[in-house]
Amino acid sequence: MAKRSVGGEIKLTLGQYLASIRDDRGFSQRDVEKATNKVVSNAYLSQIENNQIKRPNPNILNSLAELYNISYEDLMERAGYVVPTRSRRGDEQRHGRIATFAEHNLTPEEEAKLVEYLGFLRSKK
Amino acid sequence: MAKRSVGGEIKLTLGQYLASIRDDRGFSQRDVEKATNKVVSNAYLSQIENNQIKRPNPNILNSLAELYNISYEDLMERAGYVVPTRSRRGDEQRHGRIATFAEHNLTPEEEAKLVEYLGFLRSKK
DNA sequence: TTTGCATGCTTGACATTCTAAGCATTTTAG
DNA sequence: CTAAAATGCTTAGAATGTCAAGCATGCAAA
Repeated sequence: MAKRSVGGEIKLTLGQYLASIRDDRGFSQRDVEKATNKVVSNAYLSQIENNQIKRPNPNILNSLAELYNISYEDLMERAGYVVPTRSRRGDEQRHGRIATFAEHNLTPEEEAKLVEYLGFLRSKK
Repeated sequence: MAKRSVGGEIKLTLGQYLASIRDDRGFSQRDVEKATNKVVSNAYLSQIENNQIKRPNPNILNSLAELYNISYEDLMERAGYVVPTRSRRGDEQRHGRIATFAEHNLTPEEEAKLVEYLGFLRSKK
């Protein structure tokens, strides 16, 4: 069960946190399994809550976040993943060059062919 | 290099994308290993680029994103992870990724040839 | 040519995630 | 009370990620 540390400064483990939320929501582990369409099995959830899994797949964390209505980013952080920061997003564009194809709405197929063609262009020195 | 499926669909894989960026940056796989302080070994990078790894750990993707100066979120998405959404919303199934060629430091010549090639691709539709 | 090195790649070993199946205890129904 | 269901948990093993070591090729200098 979730350890109670209301207002405590000790950081909860990912497992403790998830268990406390589930408890609050009144879900059983099997409820979660069903609600997530087996994305999270009850057995696996038990392992997560008991800290036997260091880093569950982000997509699993996302399923739990949606079901519990909590922050996916927060879960990622608690699991030890670097979280994308909005403020820093897009820095890659600061090399000044205009994103030539940004407005072309390339389909993935076109994108692939163009990259292939660029590789060809550059390969012939 | 682009993978062709039976249906004729072509899509840039995570590996192809990462390889093309590394090529653009002029790094060898061992350069990356050194620059990331062994967070990404050359052997592993090779496997990633050859699509032998379905989902590299997000933290590895983040190291590559920082080294290449590209978007971590974009890499997460290409790797099949759900990306935290804080304000981006409502854009259904559009090809929501960052324009690939914003990252390739195209010369004007390359840009011209790619635009021409894109026109060719679209003309025969 | 030969030597040496840079580069990309492969392999074998190990670590971890994740699933399938089932166990132990408690709770609920009859 | 007993039987069944619910709940949390364990475990074996498959699947996958990751690394150290080494192989093969290409290339450039001697």
